[in-house]
Amino acid sequence: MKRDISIKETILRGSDFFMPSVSLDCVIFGFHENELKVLLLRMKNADTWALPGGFIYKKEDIEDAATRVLRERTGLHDIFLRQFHVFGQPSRSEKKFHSNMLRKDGIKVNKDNWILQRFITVGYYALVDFATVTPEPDPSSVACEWKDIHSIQELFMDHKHILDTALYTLRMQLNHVPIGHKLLPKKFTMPELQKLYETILDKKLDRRNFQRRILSFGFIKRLKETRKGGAHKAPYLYSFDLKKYKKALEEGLQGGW
Amino acid sequence: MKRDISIKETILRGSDFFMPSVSLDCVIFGFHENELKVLLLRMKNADTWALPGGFIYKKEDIEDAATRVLRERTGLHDIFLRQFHVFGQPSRSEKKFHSNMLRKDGIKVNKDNWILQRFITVGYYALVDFATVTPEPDPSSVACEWKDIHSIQELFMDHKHILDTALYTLRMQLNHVPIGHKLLPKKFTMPELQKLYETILDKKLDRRNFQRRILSFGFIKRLKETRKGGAHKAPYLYSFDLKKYKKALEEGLQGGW
DNA sequence: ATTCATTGCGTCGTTATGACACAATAATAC
DNA sequence: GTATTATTGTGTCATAACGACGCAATGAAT
Repeated sequence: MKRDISIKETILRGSDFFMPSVSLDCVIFGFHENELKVLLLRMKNADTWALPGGFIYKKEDIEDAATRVLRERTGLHDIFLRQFHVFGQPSRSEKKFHSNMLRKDGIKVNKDNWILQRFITVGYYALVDFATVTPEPDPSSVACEWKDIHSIQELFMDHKHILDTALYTLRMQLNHVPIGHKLLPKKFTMPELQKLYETILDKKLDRRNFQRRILSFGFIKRLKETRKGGAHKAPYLYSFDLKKYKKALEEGLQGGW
Repeated sequence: MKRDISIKETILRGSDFFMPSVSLDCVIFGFHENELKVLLLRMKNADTWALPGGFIYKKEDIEDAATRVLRERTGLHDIFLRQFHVFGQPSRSEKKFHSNMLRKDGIKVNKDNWILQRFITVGYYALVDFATVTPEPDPSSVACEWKDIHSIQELFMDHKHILDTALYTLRMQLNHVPIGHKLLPKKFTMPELQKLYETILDKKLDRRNFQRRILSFGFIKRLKETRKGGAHKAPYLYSFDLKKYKKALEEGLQGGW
């Protein structure tokens, strides 16, 4: 698979190797300091942040294209990835906006250039371990950073809407998706796991009832170590029994939060 | 919006008014005689059944396109419709297969005709009241019929996979989707509602516990009438309190089945 | 009038859930 | 080095929810 094609090349010759009218965007979730984060790109020549996205090669599976984009932005392989929605309103592709950006970039395009056509975009969300990610801007960006979910007001095009939909979907699929295993490091404490659930659900949970319920599922084992260093009593570390976790998620965790 | 464009016109000139490389397919669910049904088309010149589908006009919202396809096949307006997945494997568009079908149809196309390009398709599922539907074949079909979910072995292209995914999604979203209101007539009996759940879940439920749980939600009212005519004791008729039903679905019905 | 499958309306014991109490612990303040 | 303090580990208790099941009422068929 080709990589690192220049912007200019992409825009002028993209129609030779990319599917027309279809793109994809990724909402990459991470968890750090008790906050749910999303990986965003700071765009060149536009005063906004955007979701990492890309195009699909003519013979490439969309899923593979998403994996490729994820790998390029995070350096990670084997990412948990899920398609959640297609955004297809005609109004989402604004020609003027695009041509302006391209002009600032010093690229002249014809009125009928493929990039100015109407695009639909396939939304994917990913769950990654914050600590192991190396954010990497793409050729059309000047920065790639984690942003707190709550701090995000406005994004490029309809990306805020895409983000909101991703978050809504994540909440809906909470009992079928390995948030704990994918968003936390291998070893974690019970309060950390609880905070993760609280952050995603945007809701406080009772500490003791949470622990009872999580443990009753049977896919979390307590280790002999504790997490020293923090003030106050040192909490135990836990890890997932991946086999049992996977099986439980297939059926869906029972009960609501 | 244009309608009833001939097949030939669509294939030869389609690229003038349709989006390239994107189509949509609809899985239309109905419920009749205690069976979950899907509306299928019998294709001309191919010995298979297919899901109703279509293309998207260049300035048409995909959602509107799906509504249009639904209206054309069922005669219904105001259909419950939900996008559930995009199918984007390159292998799903098989050029040879298509050109063969077209040849039988007496239509000659260039090798680079838009219809022979790779297509991705957006899947929608719909819930409709069986009794009020008038199945209507499209120009490329010879029949449009309801088929029992369990009787479907093989379909056109990857449509069986699309159908299976729709059914899986419906099961996942069961507690958030108005299956009762959309799939049943306005007045229905408790056994009918139970059969609906049993059919979708493919699982027997206890009659008395089902009734207790459904009624505890509070969005179903018992009417003064009973359904006479069947053998044995005449069951009461019920109907939905739509306001309460909608509210309960937004939160999601609590508990599993 | 009798039969019989189905419906309406319950009971009962077990399990799950929400609310809360109290002791143990580890860093920090004194 | 001892006291302080916020946090963690563990458990209780009343209530609600759930699964399994009993039995009488009904209404078409015999």
